[in-house]
Parts: sequence; structure tokens; C-alpha cells
Amino acid sequence: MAVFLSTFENRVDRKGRVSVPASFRSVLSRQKSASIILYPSFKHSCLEGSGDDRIQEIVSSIDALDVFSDEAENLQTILADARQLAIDSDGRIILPLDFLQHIGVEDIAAFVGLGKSFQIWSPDNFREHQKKNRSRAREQGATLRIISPKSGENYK
Amino acid sequence: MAVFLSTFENRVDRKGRVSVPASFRSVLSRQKSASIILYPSFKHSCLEGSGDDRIQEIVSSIDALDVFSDEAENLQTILADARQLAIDSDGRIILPLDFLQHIGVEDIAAFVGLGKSFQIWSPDNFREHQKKNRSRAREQGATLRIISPKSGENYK
DNA sequence: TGCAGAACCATAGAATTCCATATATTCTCC
DNA sequence: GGAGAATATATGGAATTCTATGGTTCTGCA
Repeated sequence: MAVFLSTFENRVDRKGRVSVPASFRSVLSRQKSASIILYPSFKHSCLEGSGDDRIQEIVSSIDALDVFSDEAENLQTILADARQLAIDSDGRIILPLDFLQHIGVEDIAAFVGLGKSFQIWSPDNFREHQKKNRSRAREQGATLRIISPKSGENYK
Repeated sequence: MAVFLSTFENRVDRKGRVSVPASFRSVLSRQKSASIILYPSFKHSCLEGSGDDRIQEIVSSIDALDVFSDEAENLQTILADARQLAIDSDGRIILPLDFLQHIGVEDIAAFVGLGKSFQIWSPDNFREHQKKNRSRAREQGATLRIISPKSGENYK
């Protein structure tokens, strides 16, 4: 498995420790460095996460923008708020307190696979978010257009 | 035979284990990784299933969109709900409890071949669904335009 | 020396693998 | 063509491994 997939709810203990889902770890272990990058989402009350090769892509994308543009500065806030977290020998990370507060997690964290990246939510907030997304996806069904990975051509 | 075809009803045991029809397995074994991707259908109370090359297509599609766009989020709801299930040495998968509940399966699951993908239904729900579809097809006088397969695709 | 963070154990429960069997299907050889 | 052997499929249960998770000990640093 080479992509982050599915949703897992794991317990956060008093020290902020939480197990990274095994399947996520196996994705991360294929990358150069098996650590995790997390930063608060500016759209939702969740954390955006990925391996650190994904961060390289974000850095490059920002670099391609005008240096002093608002857009570039907006995206640079991502980098300023990001943290790199090591995965310990038991497969856990420690979520910083301010991150936990930002997403409203007391004792359960939901890891949500989004392909090349993932998110961390409070379970309740995520369920609500997912419900909204589903109904919007149903309405906009036309936008669920699949692109073949090899040719890059649309099926219609 | 290289496409998912016909309908098979197999027993689901207490642990959620169920045999994947042999002919489906032979289709899947031609792909890179012989595992199954399942996710709840938007439209019906069934599960959508396919080989995991389908997930690669969805991930690529997301990648072609702006990272934080609504469209990307629509597709990501699929990934968040999807599960990759390994086929064990006896040809079985384990259907997660919440999936079984979503489609209302107690002890029998119907695998329905749809060509490039398949669905999993409760037998009763499927029969009803099939009845509706048939009568609609009759009323609307279904027609079909045949498109020859792209050269890259191997039928054997 | 006290504290925070990291590394180390221990364990219950879940998930995966392995084995056994009944039934159905195909093959083989007469 | 048909009887019997060999193979394949679906299914149940047991054994083993893995994952998540709580607690304890170590270690560097102020």
C-alpha cells in the first residue's frame, strides 16, 4: 500500500502520545525519512499531516509564486506553524498540547487518509465534516471525474 | 475472463470473513497488487469494490486538482471511507463491521460483477435494486454505443 | 537534584496465518 | 462415455502474530 487510506481512531494518553496507524507507518517507512510533518489546517479545525517529502513539494510550490505576494505569505504561515515529529519505537508520536487544543481532541484522535497526505481530527468534528462533504459530492457528482494515472487523459 | 462478471452469494462468518468468488480473484491477480479496495456507495446501500489500481487513479485525479479545493475534498471523502483489504491464502477478505452494517448484511453477501469494478450487496436489497433497474431500462429503452478498448488494456 | 522527554517493558485484544473438511468440479484413463 | 482420482472452492476453527496502549525506567539538561 503506497497511499494513506481509510480512517482510524486511536487513543491519546495523558502525555499526548498516540499510535500512528500501522498502515500509515508502512507508507511513511517507504520514504527517505520516516518522520511526520504536522501543521494546523487553515480551512478546518484539523491538522494536516504527511511525510516530509510532501513538505518538499509544498516548499517548491511556494517558491514558484511571487516572493512578496500575499499568496506566498499565506502559504508560508503553514511552514512557520509546522512541526516535525519523530515516530518512536512503538509506532507513536507525541501531539503537542497546542495542536490538540486547536482540533479539540480530548482523548481520541481520528487519522484520516487522503492519498498523499492525511489529516487528524476530533472524531465528532470529522464525522460532521464528512457528512457535509458527502452530500456536496452527491450534488456535484459530475466533478467525480477520474483521471488515469498513466496517460493523464480523462474518461468521460 | 478479465472482467468482473455475474453474481455470487457467499457466506459471511462471525468474524466477517467471506470468500471472494474465484473468478473475481483471477481478475484481481492480474493486477500489480492482488488486494481489494472497498468503499461505501454514495448512491446505494452497497459497497463499491475494485482492484487497488483504481485507488491510484483516484489519487492521481486529486493530485491534478488544487490542493485545498472543494473538488479535491469531494474525492478525498472516498479515500477517507475506503479500506484496502488483503486477500488471504484461502481467498477470503474480512469485511469490517461498519461496512456490513451499512449494507445490511447478516450472513450472506452478494458479489455483483460490473465489468471493471464490482459491488457487494445484501442479497435481498440487490434483487430489489435489480428489479427496479430492469423495469427502468425497459421503459427508457436502454441503448448502448460500443467503444473499442484502448490499446493499453489487455483482455485475455 | 528535579524535571521533561525519550526509551523500554508488559499485555489484552484484534488481526492474520495456518490447518482441516465437506462439497463441487475437472481431469484421466480405461 | 463413465467411474474414479485429482483438483478447486467455500467454510469452519485453532494457533500465531501484530497492534494499540498503559505503565515504568532511563537520560540529558537546567
